[in-house]
Amino acid sequence: MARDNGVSMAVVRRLPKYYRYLSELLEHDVRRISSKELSRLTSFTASQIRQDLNNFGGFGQQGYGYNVEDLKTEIGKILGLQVEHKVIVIGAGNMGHAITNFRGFENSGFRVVALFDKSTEMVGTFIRGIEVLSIDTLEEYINEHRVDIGAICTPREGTQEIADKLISCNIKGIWNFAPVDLDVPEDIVIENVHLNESLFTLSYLIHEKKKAQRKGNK
Amino acid sequence: MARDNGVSMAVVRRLPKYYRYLSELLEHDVRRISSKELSRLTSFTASQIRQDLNNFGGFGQQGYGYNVEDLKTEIGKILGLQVEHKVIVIGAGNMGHAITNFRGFENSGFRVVALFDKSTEMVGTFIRGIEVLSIDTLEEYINEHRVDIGAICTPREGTQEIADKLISCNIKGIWNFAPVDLDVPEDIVIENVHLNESLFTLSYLIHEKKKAQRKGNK
DNA sequence: TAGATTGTTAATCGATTAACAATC
DNA sequence: TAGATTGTTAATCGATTAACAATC
Repeated sequence: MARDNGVSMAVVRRLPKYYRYLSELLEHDVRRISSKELSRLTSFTASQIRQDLNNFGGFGQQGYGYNVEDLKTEIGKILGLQVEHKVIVIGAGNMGHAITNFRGFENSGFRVVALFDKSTEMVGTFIRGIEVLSIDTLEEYINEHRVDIGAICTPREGTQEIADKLISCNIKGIWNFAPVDLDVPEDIVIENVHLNESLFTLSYLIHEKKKAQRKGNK
Repeated sequence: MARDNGVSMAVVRRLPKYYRYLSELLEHDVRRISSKELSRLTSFTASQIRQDLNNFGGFGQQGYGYNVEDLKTEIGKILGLQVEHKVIVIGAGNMGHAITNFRGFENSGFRVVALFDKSTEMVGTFIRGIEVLSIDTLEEYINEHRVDIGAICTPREGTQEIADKLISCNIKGIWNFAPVDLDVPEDIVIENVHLNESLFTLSYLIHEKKKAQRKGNK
């Protein structure tokens, strides 16, 4: 997974966690934090935290640490959270509902602007005040409105076709919840949430632990 | 993230993907596959695939490759999918609904046996034929029934308290959807699905790509 | 000034890739 | 047997950790 600029994906995937803890600190009116304290919260090492942040600039101050508010703002900028993201949700089933109501969109500039479904029963209903539109009007909609992100919440069948439509309409990013690896051109960003893989990993770890405990009891 | 036995988490997290592709191959009546072909499907290198599998045993045959059905069975065993997992869902909101109806449970031995919610309006309703019980009866339920996995689908507030209850009742694993890092003892396995982190990573990548394209156009 | 903590270089560790002998 | 492909060792690459000079 090569990155365009020099920053590795390992670093990038830690940024949201920094952002989350900085937000919480700010909520509790904490003004400054050292890499050592952040280490305790995040369980990344202090050294790693300083390395990570210095990929993007020197946000700290020797002898003091980091200003929580400033650092949060900076990481927010790095994550692209200063601009609004318009999101459409494809598939108005259970997962589509959950994503449409996703609390994490709040206060981060994400906004669900439309939902799509192929079921004639769903079309015309409202979720969180947003009307469910027919999947047949997907391309028409994107071409007439700005859309940044498409969240695919459909069953695995036909997922690639939907992705292809999104791509043809120049969507920028796809948040994919279907258990499929989508084939997308280089300039489209795709982020998978493969719940089955997460669940199976959990299952693996449970059984590993059980085995280890049996061994330990001998 | 140290593992008990020698297998690294990097390897473990690739296993479900192997399992998924082997299942698909089997559905299409493909009998054998080489590491080279699996590489094309998964986009892991053939060398990596052979290394990964050999952490658990020599499942292949020189000059032939791997038997799809056998390999699927073996990886299923490694993932612990040969035994049934009883799952309870805590939080009967949108995400709780989505998880209860999660298709990935099917054919993998996972079964949602109960749902819990604190809202008196939800309690007594049915989701997929499963009654929503009061959160107050959570411990009572677990002590009277076997439960393997607790899926936490509540808002972030109070998540740790729910985890503590699950732990006190000797649950084995927690599938956590709340944007919180739970504090759990060593013998409990926790798997987080942090959608906010996934979303923010997507946002980062979109903006990186945009920047790279601006640069390219100069 | 003395103490604290960053930014950054160097050392270590772990994961991935390459290569090839073994063997079906 | 010849060809294919694994299992496995060695080489490379990348990420994490340690150390410390710079400096607030």
